[in-house]
Amino acid sequence: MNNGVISNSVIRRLPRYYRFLGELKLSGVSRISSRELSEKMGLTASQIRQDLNCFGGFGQQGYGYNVEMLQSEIGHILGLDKSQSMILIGVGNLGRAVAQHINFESKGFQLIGLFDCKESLVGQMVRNLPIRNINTLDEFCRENMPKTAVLCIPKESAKQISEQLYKLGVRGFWNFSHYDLSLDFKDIIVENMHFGDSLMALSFKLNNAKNLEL
Amino acid sequence: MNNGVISNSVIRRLPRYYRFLGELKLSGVSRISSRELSEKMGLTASQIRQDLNCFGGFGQQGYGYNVEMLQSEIGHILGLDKSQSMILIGVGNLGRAVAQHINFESKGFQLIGLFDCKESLVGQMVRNLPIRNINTLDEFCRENMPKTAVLCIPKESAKQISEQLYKLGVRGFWNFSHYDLSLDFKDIIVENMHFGDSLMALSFKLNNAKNLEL
DNA sequence: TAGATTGTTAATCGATTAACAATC
DNA sequence: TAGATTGTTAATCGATTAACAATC
Repeated sequence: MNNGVISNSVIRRLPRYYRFLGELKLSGVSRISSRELSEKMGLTASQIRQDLNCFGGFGQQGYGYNVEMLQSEIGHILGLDKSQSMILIGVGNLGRAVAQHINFESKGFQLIGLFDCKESLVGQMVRNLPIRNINTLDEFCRENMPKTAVLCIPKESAKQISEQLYKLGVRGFWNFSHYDLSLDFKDIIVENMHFGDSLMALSFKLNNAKNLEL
Repeated sequence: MNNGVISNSVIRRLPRYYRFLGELKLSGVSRISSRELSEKMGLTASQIRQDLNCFGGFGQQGYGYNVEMLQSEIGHILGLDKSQSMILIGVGNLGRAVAQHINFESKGFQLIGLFDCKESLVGQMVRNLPIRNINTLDEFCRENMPKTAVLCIPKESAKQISEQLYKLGVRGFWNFSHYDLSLDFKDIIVENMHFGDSLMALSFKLNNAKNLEL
């Protein structure tokens, strides 16, 4: 049980296990061994068994793992059966796409509010939610008490907005802005989606790949 | 020089160095020591010096690092001064937002083509580029030889499209689809932007955070 | 020169892999 | 029971941190 602390490496693999098990379930596979799964996922069997045993023994010696049961256990570990309320700040190109594209419900969240500072957007409906004026944020949060927020705002406004949200009790941030929130507050949880960083990493890898026929 | 191989951990930190140095430059800072930078970024000074020394000695004993020079060196290491041609497949909500939102030029790429299978989108202009019919993909690629592609398509079509692109010579993928490309081909470079995985990781962290006032 | 800070080697820490006894 | 595969401990590997001599 690693003293209750789960390493970041393990956390990042959990959603992938969940996805692969879901596909196996769909294709009618009901049991799988760590070795078979490792081949499908490009990992070692050892690693899979180590990862799972951070949370308990879900398998059976001589048999392997029950696909449906294991997927549902991992879903539970990830908290996908929760429904934490979440608001989204910044309904530009990106924010709109995130609001429309993401299945929040199946990931443990519920999107309950959209905010933007641009008057022309206020009142528009996106995914059955009205875009609200950012100056109604305090009021909305005091009423609805969301604990998590998606930030789709430019990095210039990220510091100010995140401070405001922090004061309103928001502690979980899904951060699409190129600003490092985690440096300002210690007691928050941040997941970064840094498009630019990812594209730069792709550039680096392309430029440094050996035996890549380009 | 680590035998020429740069670890993934280092690669992921490079864009962040680049960003921080850019901000320092903007705020008029011309020199910085590894210790100062480490405090700003929440790293150790040791780590910064180790990372940089994978690529050479950019500092000066007793002085530190020249901000502008170091940023430009890292930009060069990342290949941001390149201009690799890139196409984008799937101009739905997400693809459109990516096309409009990302500054490809400053990240070492040039977006030269947009493709979708939906007739109603074909011909529309996005970012001064016409959306092309996916059935003209072969022709376009044979003419323009892009080596990289952004995939903003549902996972159902990811396997087929990636095989087609691979045959056309594409070897770098910026992958927004929930499909694991790297399992099908060995000699490609993939950067994944898995929204769902990230949101699930956020869910896990929120549900497992101790001393988080929620 | 003296002080500061790098580049680099050595020590530590953590994550992955291998091995195997337990057990279905 | 025999075969298979887990759960778990031990060994290895790699990444981070600490230390310090080199040097500006």
